[in-house]
Amino acid sequence: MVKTIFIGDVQAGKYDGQEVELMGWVKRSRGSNKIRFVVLRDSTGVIQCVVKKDAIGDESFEQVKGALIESSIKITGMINADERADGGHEMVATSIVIVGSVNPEHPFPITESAMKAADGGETEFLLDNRHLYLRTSRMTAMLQMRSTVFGAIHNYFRDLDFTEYQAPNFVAGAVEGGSTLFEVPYFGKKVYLTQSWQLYAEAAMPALERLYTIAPSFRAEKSRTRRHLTEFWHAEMEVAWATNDEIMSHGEGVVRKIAGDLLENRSTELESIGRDLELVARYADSPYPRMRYDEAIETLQGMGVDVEWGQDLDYSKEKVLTQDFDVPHFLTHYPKIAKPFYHRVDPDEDKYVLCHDLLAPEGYGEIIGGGERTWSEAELLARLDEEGTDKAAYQFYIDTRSYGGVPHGGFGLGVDRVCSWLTGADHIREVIPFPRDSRRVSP
RNA sequence: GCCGAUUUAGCUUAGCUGGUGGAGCGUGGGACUGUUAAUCCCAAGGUCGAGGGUUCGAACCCCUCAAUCGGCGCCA
Repeated sequence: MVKTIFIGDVQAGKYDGQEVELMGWVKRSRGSNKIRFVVLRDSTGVIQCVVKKDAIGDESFEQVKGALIESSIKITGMINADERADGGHEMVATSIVIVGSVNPEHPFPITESAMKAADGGETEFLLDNRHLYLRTSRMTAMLQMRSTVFGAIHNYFRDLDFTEYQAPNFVAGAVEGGSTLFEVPYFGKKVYLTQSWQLYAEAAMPALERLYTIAPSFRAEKSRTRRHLTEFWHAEMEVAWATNDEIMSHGEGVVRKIAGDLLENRSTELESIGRDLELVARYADSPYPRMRYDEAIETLQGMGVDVEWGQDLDYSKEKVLTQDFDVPHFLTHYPKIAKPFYHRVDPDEDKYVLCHDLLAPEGYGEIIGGGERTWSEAELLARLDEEGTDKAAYQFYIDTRSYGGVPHGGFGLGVDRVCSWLTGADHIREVIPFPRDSRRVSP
């Protein structure tokens, strides 16, 4: 039972005048006791199938009447262009087989009212029924666009001869300074779920020179915002011999490629969820300006925001700063005191580090964080001491500097955040099939 | 960790100053040969989140708890 005919191709006119068999799910069914209109959906679209009692017989007609929403069926018939049908084509059925029926005592729970209430967002009910919500047109479009985003990232790096490289998800220590690690029992010991691929990537940097990954990262932050997940997909890269500017160019390059690929391959899906294509086109075509931290602070102070030099910029300040941006902006050269030890101190002015954040417009916040790494052994040891960090936990990391350290750097990109921003989603949960946050781990 | 809000049928909701809970969708039955979220008629479906209190009487007022949602901090 290999399916070869898809509704999208039927609606494109590839099968006009031919008798074909379609396989799919009932999206809606209406009609009288002599004629029924079954709207069939598959992964590529929907088509109206006209089922006449005269043509298929009493028994089959009764079966069709009983095929509730989301019943799976195989339906055979003639394909015609017809103005009366949504999409411009319809099937006039000659036979129908119910493959998987739906029990009327437990009808498909995702109703029009449930969708309408969510209004593109999500309700508790839809989150509880996520496994069924996935098959709605909105979630289908989101998942298809998500796939395009992942593909764009792979293609960007592979086209530049980066090597895809995997790090362990069980780790012994933290990457970030914070205490946002998930603890996992491990044969009588405690280990943690990784927050980042970075430290292990730096270990492989002298071997591979240009490397990247797309992998889940885990953060035990009790954040309740539309930008946070506890399990998120992290696209990270590391490059030997690279400067902060070069790394930023890759960040800009990959994000613009993602926007471009979405525009090229998923414009139908973007429009179906109400996204303005001109915005996405601007993100694909425009250069992303670079602004130093000091300039951002001055700008904010000029706007009357209460902020002092040396503070990291939290979301409330990012939001004020980015509200007038029409494309993503890089923020560079943060104060050393605001960033962890692995950021390289600016040799020209040692109160800064050579790092960058990429801030998305429209209130979506930080989508990339990266920069040059502290690469000389002496500097790394000094920075760890300054922070009072226990060096024992980072011995393998220090070792990578002890044998031919070189300047290098990289960044981490929040893939779900990028999906959320580029699709214009109301919440990051909308772009991942089974979102995990501090309150929800099921379904 | 902090702040705010919500909880009534499978779903979405109305419910006034406390006086025996209404509707739409969905489901079941009926009518209808071109419907577009089809339409029309009928029916079933509710210990009003849980527990306690006030009261002659509580979905409504008070207390405790729970679940969920939104926001902040932190970050991608």
